[in-house]
Amino acid sequence: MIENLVIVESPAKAKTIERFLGKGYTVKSSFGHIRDLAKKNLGIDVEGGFTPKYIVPADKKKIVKELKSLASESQMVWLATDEDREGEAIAWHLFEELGLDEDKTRRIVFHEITKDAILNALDNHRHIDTHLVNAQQARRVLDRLVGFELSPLLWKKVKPSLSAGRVQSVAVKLIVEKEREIQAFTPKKYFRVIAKFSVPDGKGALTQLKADLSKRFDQLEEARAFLTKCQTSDFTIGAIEKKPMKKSPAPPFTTSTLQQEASRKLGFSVNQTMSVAQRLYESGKITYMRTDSVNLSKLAIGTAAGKIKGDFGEKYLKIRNFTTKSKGAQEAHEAIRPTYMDQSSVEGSRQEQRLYELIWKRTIASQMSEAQLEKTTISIMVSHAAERFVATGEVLKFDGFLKVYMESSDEEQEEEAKGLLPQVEKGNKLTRELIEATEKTSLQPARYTEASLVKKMEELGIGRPSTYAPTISTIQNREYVIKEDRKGIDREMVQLLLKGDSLSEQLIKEKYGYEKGKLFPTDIGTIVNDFLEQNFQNIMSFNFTASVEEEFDEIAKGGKDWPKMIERFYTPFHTKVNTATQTAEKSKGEKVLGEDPKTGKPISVRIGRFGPIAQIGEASDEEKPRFASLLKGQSLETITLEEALDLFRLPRTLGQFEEEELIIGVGKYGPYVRHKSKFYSLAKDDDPFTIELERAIEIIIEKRAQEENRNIKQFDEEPGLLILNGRYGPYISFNKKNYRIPKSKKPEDLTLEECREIIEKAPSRTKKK
DNA sequence: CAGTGAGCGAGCTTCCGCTTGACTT
Repeated sequence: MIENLVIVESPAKAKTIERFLGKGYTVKSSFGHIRDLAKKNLGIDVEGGFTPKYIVPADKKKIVKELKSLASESQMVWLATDEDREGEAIAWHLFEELGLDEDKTRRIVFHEITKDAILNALDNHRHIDTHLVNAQQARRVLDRLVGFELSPLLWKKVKPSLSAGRVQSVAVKLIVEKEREIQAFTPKKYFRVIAKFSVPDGKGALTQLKADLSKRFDQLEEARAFLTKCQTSDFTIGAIEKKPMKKSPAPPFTTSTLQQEASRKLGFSVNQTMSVAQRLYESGKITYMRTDSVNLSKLAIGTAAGKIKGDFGEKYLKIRNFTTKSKGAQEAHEAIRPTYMDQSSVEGSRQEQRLYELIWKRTIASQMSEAQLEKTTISIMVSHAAERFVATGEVLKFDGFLKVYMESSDEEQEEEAKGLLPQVEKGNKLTRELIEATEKTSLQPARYTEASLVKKMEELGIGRPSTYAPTISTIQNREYVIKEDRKGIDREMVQLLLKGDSLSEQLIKEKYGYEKGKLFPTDIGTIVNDFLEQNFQNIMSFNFTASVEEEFDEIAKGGKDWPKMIERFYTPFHTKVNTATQTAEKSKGEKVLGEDPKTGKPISVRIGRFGPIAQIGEASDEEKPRFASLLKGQSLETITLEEALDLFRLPRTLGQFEEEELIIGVGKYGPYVRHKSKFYSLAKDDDPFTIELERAIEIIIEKRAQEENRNIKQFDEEPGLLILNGRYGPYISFNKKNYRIPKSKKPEDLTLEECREIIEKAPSRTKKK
């Protein structure tokens, strides 16, 4: 017999709570939801008032069985799932599925895992909130209807196995729209003028004063005219302005902000961040990592305050309470923070340590004083021109929270060495060292990274902390979106330089359009997006989620009947699905680019059976059309006639090498050189259309050298056992299996016995499926 | 490893939000 059975959602949480409650309490976890809609026939009886058909998924059978038997021998069952829509629903599903007795069941909630909070919860038990459960059912049913009616439509009209949904389709839309914004963007040229002056520092030496011209010139001639005026001008200090400024710390981490900062500061993908955080959570080092709350428990603030006072002193302490501002936040948990605020570092993998330290710093900083700065602005007058130069400097008067942490930003800003400015006074004359006017262009809109997409989704109220990372994976797995680096192009910019008496003009090189780890839409992503936009504008609108959330809130308050709400949505939606099924054309992104100058036949692009292709001629022609796949980085939307024609120039013969032809082509795995029926991949920088014979031969020779290096060692007694050099370093190959070599051993010194030992000891990979 | 691009049709794909492992590379 069990006195009290407490059920929570997470096993790590269960362990902690069991420790707090001690004897008389058995704490178990449900591992999240235990029931879901059946997958067959929508899992919803649409005609019968949208009645959901719930089943226990195969992987949840075991846990349900266990909980059921524990519940049956318990005197009291406490449903302690999270206090939000999903948590309430989990409690209800448990109640139903475990066949609990109303008199022997209590619903309790807490927002923080502290002894006080839990004991307090036990004293304040209540019943399951049916209205809140209904709001969850409405959410679940709506998502199922949208997803399971739109996806099959895409299978028919675009391509099998595609998917659409309330969240993922809008995420893709953000990326498609951003790309179009960038395509439509025309950079504006301007000239930025900077000057370097020298000033006596009062000790007989000179220091430098760097200043920006307050005006930017649109034309080269204007900039030249200004510099010419400067040639004969005097430069005098005008106004000097000093302004005190304050900087405040950012709130503690939520899932979204943690993903953003880990991406900016540590270079983690959102998946990486979540799995490292999961390990920290499971080992008890941080609080729960899927949260939208910025709230800290009193206990945490208390220990943080102690740590700050102890480490930095009283004046660094400032207790703050942050409030959540994100749309649709449900705040079932605390912010993400260290479990023990006095531990500034932990043991574990390098990644765990780095993420932990980030969390610790952010949390501690959130309870620290503002930083105080003094901003100085000096204006410098030019005797023969109306424009002024401005020099700005920032001096830190009190570091405050900056002692431990500074939030990063997504915008790549121009480096501005803002430091102390030299002591000058109004009326001082300055000596001109140099003035330069450099051509710049306005920045195009920034593409999304995984983390900045999460930020945007959170702003729009789309998705939840538990789904940000999976959604980002889904849209990449469906190949709607691809995460890529793009190398920039070098472009030449004009620079005017005034130094001494000479005014010179030169061209300088600048990298433009370099991108790292950015999200690009694929052709399929674009086509699916346009198809959905055309037919289902309401679901694709950015405030669809926000407006249904309002209705869910009303249901939760008891002011609305959920099946009726669903019906009002579903009736017109289903009609649109039917109409599109019958009338919409197949969407292949087809586009005619022009004519082939040789044959006069039309050249078009579209999605083919194996991806985007260019095509000369039509299927109905007597002669079969010619096909060529688009290259990586090209898209149906932006490819030009010339680029499409180029595709048909491959494969091409470059010349002879070792008395055999050398052919350049593009295959499944990218551009290659073919020689003596062997293939050699081109490097990233090589262009298959322009590559020359010499370079192609170089590639072949390089590859041969690499292959020669492959064999490190082999043994006459055991010819099947090889020590090889691979992509990930040296390894042992034996019987078609590969074995890792311990770092302590030098591969070239290994004996046959040692190799056999390594093979023996290797963990056997007996897999069963 | 380095092509392909037709059509038929059976049987499958798919959503969002809660949770962790058990897998392979």
